[in-house]
Amino acid sequence: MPELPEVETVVRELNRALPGRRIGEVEVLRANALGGCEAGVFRDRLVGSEFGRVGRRGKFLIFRLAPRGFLVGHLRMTGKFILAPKPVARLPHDRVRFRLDGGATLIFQDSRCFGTLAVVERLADYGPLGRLGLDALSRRFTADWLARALGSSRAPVKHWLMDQARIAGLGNIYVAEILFRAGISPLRAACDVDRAAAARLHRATRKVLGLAIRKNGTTISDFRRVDEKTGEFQNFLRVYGKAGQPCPACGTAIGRIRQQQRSTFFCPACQT
DNA sequence: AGCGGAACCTGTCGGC
DNA sequence: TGCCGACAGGTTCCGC
Repeated sequence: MPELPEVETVVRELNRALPGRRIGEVEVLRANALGGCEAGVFRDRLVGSEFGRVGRRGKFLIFRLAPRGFLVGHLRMTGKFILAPKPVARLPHDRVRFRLDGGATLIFQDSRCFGTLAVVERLADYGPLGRLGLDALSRRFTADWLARALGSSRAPVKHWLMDQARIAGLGNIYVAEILFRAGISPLRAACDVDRAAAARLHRATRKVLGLAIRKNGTTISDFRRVDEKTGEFQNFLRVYGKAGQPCPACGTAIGRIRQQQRSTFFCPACQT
């Protein structure tokens, strides 16, 4: 489910209420989210710690802990962090629940059980973060950087943009929207995106992500904010999920193909 | 380097 | 109504 805008939405909302809260109890209801860490060990590392600021790298959430360490989370397809101001009854998809001082509860819910949580001493210790490329909101992500980086690969540009080791944060929905706005076919080889097209791609990336964050992310079915409200960017999608509907720019029917075992939506006339 | 396929696990939806 | 397959916003691993 969540790509950069959804994770960013959750991070911003958590930062309004989480920093300064002490963890009183940790309930692990399903341990496979912990990546092999034993539930008791996970609990012991967290109980008594205090949450600091929450950050993000790509699609990972990073919770700073005091006096030390970090909780690193990934929502994968259906993960959610719900922050309930008062104690609430357990729900079927609750995986880990953190009871906080003051009575609030932070709940990690995940119907598909793909999401992950890990406690680390130093972020450098956590391999998955080290594999990430440039964050799509990083200041170093520029049109020049993009034009140069694209040139080294013959992979289809859609695949290239979704590779977290190159740019971190983009997924299937936003890549479709970005390529549409840039007028670039998802099938085009990355190295065939010239300087002018790379500039359009860069601009579209910043524009789509910025707008999606302002709209609190996209809810197709699962994504929820920390108060369980939906996002609103689904109302602004131009091609994702719109196979057969007229292209908003030219009226041609939006196409749907498969690339890397994922659905790709695009306008076969506008995107070349 | 890069692709296809499978795996991780569950829920939902459409067709018959 | 019920069963079955396809599909879902992500990542990783394996073989070619």
